[in-house]
Amino acid sequence: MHYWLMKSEPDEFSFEDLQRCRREPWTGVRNYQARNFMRAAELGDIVLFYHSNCATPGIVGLAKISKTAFTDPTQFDKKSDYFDAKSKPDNPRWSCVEVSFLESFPRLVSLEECRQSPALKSLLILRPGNRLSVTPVTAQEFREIKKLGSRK
DNA sequence: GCCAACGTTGGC
DNA sequence: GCCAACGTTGGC
Repeated sequence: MHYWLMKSEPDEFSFEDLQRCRREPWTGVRNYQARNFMRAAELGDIVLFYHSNCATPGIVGLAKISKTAFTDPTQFDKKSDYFDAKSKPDNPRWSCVEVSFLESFPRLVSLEECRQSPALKSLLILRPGNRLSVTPVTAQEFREIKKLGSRK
């Protein structure tokens, strides 16, 4: 069992969007490290859903991995923003996973709040310049974030 | 909109 | 294989 933090810009795809459609293929990741994390994800792994590039960035709720890594079809779609001419169908470069809605936090756990919490000191998204859209989270970090998100 | 911190690209 | 130039991410 692993825990992952996945970023999404709410203008592109928000947690509310996931709540509405219940499940979504996590396509468009074009970074090798993030791709490798997705390939390591297992069925039932917990996903912390993070809103980036918005007024108050932070973790808004939980999802789970409902389908392990498979070929990201957008890399072969010429009309897609994520089209990759260098990726060959017989050796695809990019993978995606499917994530499913689990639960919405009663309150947002903001990035600022994570920074304040001693228990979250080592959280990868707090590292300067971290731009990975998929990062691993430890069980301890997960418990702390869940606690913060459940607090009234 | 600014800009720091990256990752990627491509010439050599 | 080095590294400068460039593009992107994402907080602020």
